Amino acid sequence: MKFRSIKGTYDVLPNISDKWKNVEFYIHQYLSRAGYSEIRTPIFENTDLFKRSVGEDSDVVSKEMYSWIDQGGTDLTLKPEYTASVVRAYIQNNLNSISPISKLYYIGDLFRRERPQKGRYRQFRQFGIEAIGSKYSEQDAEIISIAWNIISELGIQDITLNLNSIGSSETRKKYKQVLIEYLKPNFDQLSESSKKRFNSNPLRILDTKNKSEIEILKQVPKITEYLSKEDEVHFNEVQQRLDDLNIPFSLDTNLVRGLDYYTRTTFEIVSSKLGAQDALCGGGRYDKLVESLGAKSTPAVGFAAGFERILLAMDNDNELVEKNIKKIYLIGLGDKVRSTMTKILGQIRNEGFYIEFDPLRRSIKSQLRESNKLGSSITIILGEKEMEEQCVQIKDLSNGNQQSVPFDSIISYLKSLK
RNA sequence: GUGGGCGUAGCUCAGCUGGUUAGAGCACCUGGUUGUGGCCCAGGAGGCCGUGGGUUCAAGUCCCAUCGCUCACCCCA
Repeated sequence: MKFRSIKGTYDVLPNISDKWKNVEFYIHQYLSRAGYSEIRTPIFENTDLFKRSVGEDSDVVSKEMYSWIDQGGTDLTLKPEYTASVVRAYIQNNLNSISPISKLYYIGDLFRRERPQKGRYRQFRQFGIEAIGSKYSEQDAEIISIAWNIISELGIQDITLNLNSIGSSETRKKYKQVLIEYLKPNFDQLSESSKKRFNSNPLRILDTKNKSEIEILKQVPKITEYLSKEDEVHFNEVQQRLDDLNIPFSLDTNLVRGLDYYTRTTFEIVSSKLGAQDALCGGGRYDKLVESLGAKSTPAVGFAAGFERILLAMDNDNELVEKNIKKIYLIGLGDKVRSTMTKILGQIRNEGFYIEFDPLRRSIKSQLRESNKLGSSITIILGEKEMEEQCVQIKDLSNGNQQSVPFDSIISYLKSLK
């Protein structure tokens, strides 16, 4: 085969595109009801935007971005994540002047050049929300509860919410020293990547999956013990609000998100039904990001969730599928009926019915088989006999009953069936 | 970037220790009904057995290389 889709990309074929559509429809609906408005930003941005926000040392920026220099010499990158782009749009369009709180959501495609595996692709789809403007715990809890509720209401079971606070930057500065002191005696036993992070970003060593490192980290002091007074109050309030909302969570003091901009609250929702890539959703608070992108300091919190993983975790029989549509199939037989058939098709379709016809001029047998295969409930037959009598045969496929209906009462007859 | 598994019909897969014209189920098409679906029956179409090389009288089967897919490491949604 000469051409294939690029590694890590895939085609959404007709047999599952409805499922995608339904999930997206549900998300739009849920978030609108919660007072969030959709924002769409360009699929590519200046490369520096991501370097500045996500962090130059992060894996995403250092080795996974699709970047190129365009003909004008500008360094561009396909979005590897959405938050930086949303915050850029927020600043550029002065959304803070419209309201002190911006509640935004997005659905879109992102790109990272990683080795694909189950639940991970090079072009992948996320939805997420960003609430920019509030520093209070109710906002954290709402974000988390929305993620939790959407995922569970899509019928995904066996999910766990992991929660942590990594404090303010001052807290982390203090804790980093503690961590470095703790790890120093074991430095030689750390993995290559952890050794590199030892100086640049020791916090990231915490969420290692390396068994010997997990062993080393068993007695590690918890970051939550080093939270400042304010951080601690905030974290306790977030937990209280989650209790208020009946959202179950478990504390995971090693949960450190991989993107540099997080502060205080971090969380993720994982599913036991997926493989190694088990995070359906990840997010947290990022109080310093707006400021670091050049605007007035503004607190914010949000999450991002992966569509592919959600669809993988969903049971195949999704209840969101639209049912009880009365499908009509129009059969035309012979050259003499073409014009009339086309007119009838147009009239019925304009009345809002779900109707299609056979564009292959096949035999009546083939067309009826097709009609049956498509799950039509009604088939309309127009042949030369009917032309002479100025009528059509309307057949109920569920019981085989057939009735002759004059041209001018087709619509009213169909309506009477509803 | 590293490692494991797998590449045979559109899909899911058989093909035993190498042995003649490579199979099944599903899906597709046609017919069984001069114009009536499903179920059933009959028939049909569809394969450089991923690609290249090697061993052999003989390769889908063994060896090497290569490409692709997939899972995992790393990291993330």
